[in-house]
Amino acid sequence: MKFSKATNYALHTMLMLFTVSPDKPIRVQQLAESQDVSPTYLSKILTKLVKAGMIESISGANGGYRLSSRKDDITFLDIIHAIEGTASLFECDFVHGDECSIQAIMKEAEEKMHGYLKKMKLAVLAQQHTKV
Amino acid sequence: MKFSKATNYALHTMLMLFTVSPDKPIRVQQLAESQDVSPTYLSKILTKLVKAGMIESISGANGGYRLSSRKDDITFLDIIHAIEGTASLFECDFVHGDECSIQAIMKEAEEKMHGYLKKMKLAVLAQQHTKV
DNA sequence: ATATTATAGACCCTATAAGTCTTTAAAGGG
DNA sequence: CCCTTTAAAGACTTATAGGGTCTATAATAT
Repeated sequence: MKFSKATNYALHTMLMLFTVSPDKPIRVQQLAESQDVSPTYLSKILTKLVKAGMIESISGANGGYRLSSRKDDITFLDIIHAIEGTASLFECDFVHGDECSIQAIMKEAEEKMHGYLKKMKLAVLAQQHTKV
Repeated sequence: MKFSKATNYALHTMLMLFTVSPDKPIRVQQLAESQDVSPTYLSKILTKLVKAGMIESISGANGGYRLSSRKDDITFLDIIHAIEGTASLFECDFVHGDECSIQAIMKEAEEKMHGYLKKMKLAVLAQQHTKV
């Protein structure tokens, strides 16, 4: 199992929006070029972030994508969930009597990861980036 | 991204070996039946656990699989790594100047999960099972 | 010797990731 | 009002990995 490439594109794009220009919209063309990915494919990914309310899109000339007003709250987990979905990483389909104790442990393990990713805000990372 | 079904089979099989019979070998046939999976497929999975030194296999009549001598040390992470491999869940292929800060965070997140899975021993879970 | 067990490896099928292409909708500037 | 520029939507294709079968081989007990 692996995080998808789409998640990597999404994270990098978000960081780019923060560092390059938090307010003025940036065209997908430009965002795509710096990651060496096709604009149409990246736009598909970014549409998910729009639907999740993390960025806004502006059509037409001088349009593009820009961070939404709640930008400072956006966490790594938010982005990952927007792209990968929110289903558990581990699902036991077997029919045991009670809840599967293995699944309980796996769920808890996933929670440890989530707990960390929930604390990691893009805004903070972006700040460290521009500072250096 | 998801943990594979194979990982679920592996974890359940290990737990079964602990609870049913830690010493006497059990045929893959029996292990497979209780999980409703084909014996040939399960054997492929179990061979990975053999190679990882977690269980032993005995060919021939009255053969099967049984726990290895280091059984009490086996953790969830050991089993997961044996089945899924040990590659990172997140790999950033881009060529930034220095190490990718996004990847650094993702790696750390994975570490949180690993840290927990490393503490979880099958033997302990099995004990709780038989106790109840 | 024979029956019983695991191992190996070739093979297949399916679902999902990854990506392309084309059309449509929205917005701005003249 | 027209034209250009931008994103959105959706159909489609391709690549990869998961999940699984099948058959032949090796090991072992009786």
